[in-house]
Amino acid sequence: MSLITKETDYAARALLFLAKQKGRVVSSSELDKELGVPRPILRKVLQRLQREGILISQKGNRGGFTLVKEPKDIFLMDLMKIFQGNFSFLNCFVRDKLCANVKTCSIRKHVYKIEQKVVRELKTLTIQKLMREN
Amino acid sequence: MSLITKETDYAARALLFLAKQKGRVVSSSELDKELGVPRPILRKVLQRLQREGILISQKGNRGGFTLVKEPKDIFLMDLMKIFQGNFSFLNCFVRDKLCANVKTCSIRKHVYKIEQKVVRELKTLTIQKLMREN
DNA sequence: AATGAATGATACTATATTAGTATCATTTGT
DNA sequence: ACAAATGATACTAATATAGTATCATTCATT
Ligand code: FES
Ligand code: FES
Repeated sequence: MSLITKETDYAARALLFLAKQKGRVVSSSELDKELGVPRPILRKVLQRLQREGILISQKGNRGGFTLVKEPKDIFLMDLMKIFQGNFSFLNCFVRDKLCANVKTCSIRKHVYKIEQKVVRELKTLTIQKLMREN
Repeated sequence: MSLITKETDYAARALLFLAKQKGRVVSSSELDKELGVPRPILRKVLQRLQREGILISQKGNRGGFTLVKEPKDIFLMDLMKIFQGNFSFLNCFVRDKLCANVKTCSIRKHVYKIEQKVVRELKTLTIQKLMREN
């Protein structure tokens, strides 16, 4: 079980690096060398970040990616949403109707409480924070 | 992404029910009706709980399962270990060597901190607690 | 204008995890 | 003897994650 999947992690790492470059255009091949992430998947991730408006891209020779959103405004939670979708810590009652009474199910209640705490923490984590406390 | 898988959830639900039966022998078919969990998988789960020493079983006609461990001594965390193995919130650096410097990787550090909080919470959750606060 | 280095879009394969099923031997109360 | 139960084990299916491949398009450089 993992909270952060590789794509999210790759994205965070790439953004961290880009944030340090202050607007320089960086190609995926440079990032590849820098991060050691398999190139094709790195490209996939970068393309997605571009579509999401976090990076802007420049096509053609000498092209690449630039960070366009402020590091302080990029939350790890956002990246997780993008690459992992909305998450819920508990699935049991979603697909089926297992909770005899969803409203009173204590497992659900407790796990949900933990989930909320995690979300709260994730919502404080920005790329900027990750940079600072490196 | 889910913190608690179905098997863990089924186990918790089964144990909750058994805890309320105070030592009565309950067959998997009764539990099946009670919980609405697919029978074969419920059996698998119960058998596992038996092997783990949480239940004892009685074979043969009128056989079934009885809770043998105290509800206050059964932690949700234990069930997760049994059915999900040890978990870690972050995989990136495990298989590969992506963290340029594992010791200083801030992503790792932060996620680990969150993970520890979750573990701490899970370690307070017992079947007894789940019963009480239903 | 040609070239090559880059991204965009998309579809595909592989691997791992989770979920669920099936089978048959063994036990035991009636 | 029989039916109702578990033990053990192996199997299939579904889903999620990870990674690859392809081809069209763009554009600085020459
Ligand atoms: S029974 Fe699974 S969450 Fe309520
Ligand atoms: S780079 Fe992924 S955890 Fe350090």
